[in-house]
Amino acid sequence: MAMIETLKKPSRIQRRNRKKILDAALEVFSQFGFRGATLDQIATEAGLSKPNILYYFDGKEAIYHTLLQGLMETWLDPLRALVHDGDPKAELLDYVDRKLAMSRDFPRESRLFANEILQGAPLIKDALDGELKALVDEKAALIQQWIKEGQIAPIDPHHLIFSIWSLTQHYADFDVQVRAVLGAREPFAEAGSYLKTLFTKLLTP
Amino acid sequence: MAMIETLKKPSRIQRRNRKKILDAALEVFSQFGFRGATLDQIATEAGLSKPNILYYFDGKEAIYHTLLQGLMETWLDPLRALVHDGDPKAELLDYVDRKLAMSRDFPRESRLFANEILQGAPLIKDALDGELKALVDEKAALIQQWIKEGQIAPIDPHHLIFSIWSLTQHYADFDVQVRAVLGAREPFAEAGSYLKTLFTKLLTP
DNA sequence: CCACAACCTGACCAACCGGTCAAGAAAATT
DNA sequence: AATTTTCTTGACCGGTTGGTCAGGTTGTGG
Repeated sequence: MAMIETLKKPSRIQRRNRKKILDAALEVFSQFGFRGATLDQIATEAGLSKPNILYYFDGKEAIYHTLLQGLMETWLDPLRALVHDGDPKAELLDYVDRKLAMSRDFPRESRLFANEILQGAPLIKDALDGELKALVDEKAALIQQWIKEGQIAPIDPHHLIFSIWSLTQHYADFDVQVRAVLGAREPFAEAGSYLKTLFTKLLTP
Repeated sequence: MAMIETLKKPSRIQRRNRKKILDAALEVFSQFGFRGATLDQIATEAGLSKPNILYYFDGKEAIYHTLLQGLMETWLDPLRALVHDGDPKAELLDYVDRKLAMSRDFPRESRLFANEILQGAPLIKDALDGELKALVDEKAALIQQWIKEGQIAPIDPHHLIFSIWSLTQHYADFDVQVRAVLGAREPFAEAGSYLKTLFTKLLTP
């Protein structure tokens, strides 16, 4: 039996090696994109042989697919956590903080996502049109309500969300450029206070 | 003689075919990155045979290098145009406009650049550390002066520049995602007025 | 400690990769 | 028109790619 039945409970070895493979694949895919990455690279990075990797996954695309699918969930969690639960402005600033923290702590995930979108999102186009759009529309409606209530300044909710994504992920995706320009300065600490200022000014009515 | 002497003036055919190749390469490299792109793809896109492409360029890397070198110049032009020449706030808003227009009119160039940075900028690291940093530092000093004169609000100049890059290029690099979320709405027109609002609020003391 | 399943790998394969080359076709020069 | 230069390509090459497979090794439950 060449392939693992996902129905059965995975063994200890399976869990360990699948994790090793996915971690190695994240490293390689996030740097070179799907087409630029090779199984040999992933195998070396994972410390396993190439055939052994194909014992755990159906192929290169299956690894990439698994990685991206798992990523989509955790990537949208911060936005899901945006609810009507106190001060709207503080709520949105918290969302910015959470997203910036993700850029700082999971830059590879951010870059993998960026790579996929850059290439036209061949694998997650459906998720963008469906799941993502639905979630964003829902949160945009919430923001629109806050605006109507006069709790934050009147701005386009969709573009507000875009700007939060853009500004926070920039520090992960363009890390090399940011550090080249800043020299020895620490990007993320500065970005935190800068973005707080920016969004406070933007959201204050 | 296999290679073209750049010292001699290029013939009509040379100009036409080199342009065809660079245009095709821009299309392919911007979508798949350096490693993910193939010469066959570029050849097909250009409507030329693979050996013919290698008649005009020294190899895959030479095409990529030529493309990136030419891009760096035009990509920084809008920032170079940022000078002390009237109202600082209007000056900066104009810069935002110019950058957004570039994202709208040259999305492939933006994505090529993004791809290179994502992969750690292996080819233009030197340019980032040198030319780019110098230019940004110069303009940051200019912005700092405006702040000191009280003409714009006190914010970190470097991160201000980052946020302009980030917010404008996002609409080119993440075009698929933006359009998926917005549905039938036209991104760039909306982005124009949104960003004008954002930066006006940010820069007003 | 045995038997069976799970795990691992060296050797191999067809397809594709970037790049070469000799020789022909088209332009330009005379 | 002749000739030289520029341009173009089919056939080919060594290396790499994703993937297979038979058979060996390791772990595990009885």
